[in-house]
Amino acid sequence: MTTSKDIIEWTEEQKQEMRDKLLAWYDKEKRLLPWRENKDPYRIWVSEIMLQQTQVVTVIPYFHRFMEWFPTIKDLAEADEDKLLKAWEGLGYYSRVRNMQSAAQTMVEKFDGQMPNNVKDLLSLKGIGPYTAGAIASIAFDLPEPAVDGNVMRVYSRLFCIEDDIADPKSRKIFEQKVRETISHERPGDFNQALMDLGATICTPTSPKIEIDPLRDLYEAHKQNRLEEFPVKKKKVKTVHLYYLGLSIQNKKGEYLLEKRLAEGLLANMWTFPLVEVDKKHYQEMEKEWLGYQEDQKETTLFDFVAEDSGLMKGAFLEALETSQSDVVWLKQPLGDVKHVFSHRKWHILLGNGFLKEETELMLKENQSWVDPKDFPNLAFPKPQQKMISLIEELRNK
DNA sequence: AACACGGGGTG
DNA sequence: CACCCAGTGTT
Repeated sequence: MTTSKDIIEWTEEQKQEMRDKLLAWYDKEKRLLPWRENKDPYRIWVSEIMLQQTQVVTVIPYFHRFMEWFPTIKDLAEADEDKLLKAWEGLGYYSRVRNMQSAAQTMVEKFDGQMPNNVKDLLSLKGIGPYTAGAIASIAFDLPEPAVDGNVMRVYSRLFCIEDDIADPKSRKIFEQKVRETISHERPGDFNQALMDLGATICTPTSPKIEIDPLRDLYEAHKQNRLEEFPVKKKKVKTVHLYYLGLSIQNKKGEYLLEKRLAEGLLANMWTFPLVEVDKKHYQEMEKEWLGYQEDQKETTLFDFVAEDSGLMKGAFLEALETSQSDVVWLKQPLGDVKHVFSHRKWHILLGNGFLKEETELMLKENQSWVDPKDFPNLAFPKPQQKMISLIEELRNK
């Protein structure tokens, strides 16, 4: 293990050479991005939160819409949560936008509705950690603060052969130290953004374009022919598999039964079709029956089919509707399956389609509603639920 | 220190 | 399909 003592030290001349080469490259190649049009701290903040774990091309349309919907910190502080989630729909890590609203409210209460202009106050805000505080401080306020993200760790680990595990939070300080030693005091914001652009486009994780890299002669890892050994990163944890039956249930008006998810945890407060968890064994049995059914494409309804066998899907429908009236739903057909990989788990969903026969005495749960599909665009659905909607629309178009 | 938290890309 | 990309908050 390399410790900070073992890491190569550059002379002042080498540091100056690195700054000059990096900034010259940035002046020529910098990407023209909407949040680079000016130094408005609010726009910088929004872009930096969106860019966490998310690529630039994905962020651009979200950024424009967000600034339209919430033009000021005050607008964000007062926004309706459903609209907030809709603004973030599909971006992932939805706590980011909830934390932003909390921070906006703090700014209205404590900072005169402005972004604070120093690292200490920035760090006191929800959702702003060491990286984002450094990014805002340097880009919006010209402070020579490090903003160490994955790109920066990749570039510096290759420059200095830093062998510390970048997944370990302890390592961040080593990289921050090296950035402090090298950062341009004249143009700290450009310096940090140049590092991130370089990591994103040239000094990439695989197949780095070393021949066109403005820092190509400075990488110690390259001198040692070990460029792609860096950065050092330990293995990620294995994903957990979860199995569900997904339920598309329509009433006579053509509305669908939807549920709002719990206020905490995965995909909090977002909308979903009812999901009933089943164990792997039952899921696989069901999947097998399902495929047999789809191959047949006979007159038989899934209701008949399931009723004769496990009754699992029917039971799930009854559970979702909180009723024991066994003839309340007529299961028309299977819609297909949806698979979705999260960072730490994988969902397997078999989606069934049912029609409600009687609805008068039916009690919905607190978090359930009948929703006209015309209103789907107004609700925030996570990706797996968007995939389910696609299956439903396929069926409607047949 | 370990885990929770989405979604996208490449080969 | 396997594999890569990773900041912040909570416990």
